[in-house]
Amino acid sequence: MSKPLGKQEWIGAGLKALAAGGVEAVRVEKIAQALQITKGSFYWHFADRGTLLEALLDAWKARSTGDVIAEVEKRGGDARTRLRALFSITFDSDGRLDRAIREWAGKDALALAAQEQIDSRRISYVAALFGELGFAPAEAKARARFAYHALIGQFTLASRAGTRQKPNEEFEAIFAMLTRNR
Amino acid sequence: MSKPLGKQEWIGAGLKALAAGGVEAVRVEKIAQALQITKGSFYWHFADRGTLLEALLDAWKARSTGDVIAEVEKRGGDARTRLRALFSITFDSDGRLDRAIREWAGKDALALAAQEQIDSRRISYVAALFGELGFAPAEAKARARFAYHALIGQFTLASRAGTRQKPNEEFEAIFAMLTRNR
DNA sequence: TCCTTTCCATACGGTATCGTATGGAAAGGA
DNA sequence: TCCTTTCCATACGATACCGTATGGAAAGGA
Repeated sequence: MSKPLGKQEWIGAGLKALAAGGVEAVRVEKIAQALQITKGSFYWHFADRGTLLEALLDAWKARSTGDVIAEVEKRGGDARTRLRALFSITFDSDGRLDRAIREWAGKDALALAAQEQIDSRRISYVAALFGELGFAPAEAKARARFAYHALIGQFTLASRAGTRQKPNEEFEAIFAMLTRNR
Repeated sequence: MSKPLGKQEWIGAGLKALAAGGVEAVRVEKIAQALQITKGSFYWHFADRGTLLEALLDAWKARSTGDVIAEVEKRGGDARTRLRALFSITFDSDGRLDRAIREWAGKDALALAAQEQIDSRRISYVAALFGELGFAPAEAKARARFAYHALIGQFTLASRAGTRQKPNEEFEAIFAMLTRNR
């Protein structure tokens, strides 16, 4: 064997499958095939498919929260800049992983918990940014929810091949509308 | 036999399954079980599973467009009233069917086409309503897209058991924000 | 060298579905 | 009555996955 795989490789391939085809596409035999290895390896590292799914959720949570917000803060800039950075980082290139998790959350309690956790953190952070822009707490929170919902909706509607319609423009429009009448 | 079933019964049960568990849950043997009948009937009325799926898409399109907007217009009222009526009718009780289709659209070209068709019609209609409220065409369209995205986002985030958070309040907030600075 | 641990290949048994094949029952003519 | 059409039951063959069982190869001690 050239280099024995560990859980990480399986999780990585699992995330790819998840982003590409949703939870239903996360099949141990398929992933094994993608990794050019056999199930034998999988069941050595994981108890069963469910365990992999949990690991995928954890991996997503890890890469979707703390790190992201910290990274945004590190980059600095005004509220607008950070808001934009948040979304561009948070949603991976095309938002597929997020979509897949959201879809998954409709059927699984664990996924739902993970998603709600992430959503609420993001919204709180966005609310703080609006606060920095001069909005009163309640108004900031309302606008944050609004902005977040609109972004989610935009991704939900547009993030598929062939439909992509300049998400930046959409973002700018939303931002302009939400920061207008302070 | 008490009353031989037709395609309609299968489509109805199919829509239920679709709304409840997504495309993946639309299984001919499962639906047959729900209808308390056997596959024999299914394959008499339909060529295969794919044919049923197409029929489901058509059924959804039919109940999601023409009829809805016409119904809203029939009810009358001001723009705000109609806007509210549009969403309450358009999304069935909890928006599950819409969600399922949207999810499906991420993997299937036919579903994607159907969904885009419906979305664009709804957005155009909403834009018209904003126009009636006094916004210039471009602005009306922008706000319409915004409102629609936010609603979709809101449904996407909130339409699951346990998370329901007064969609009406959310709607009112969105509406208020979007009609404020004319 | 011999044993143990780590990691993976292979072969099985089991379930869920799909789509097909085939036969039968009910109902309506001819 | 006999034939035909409509609609459904049942049995099959085939595929995709799951999780288990078992054996072997590589590597590192002892």
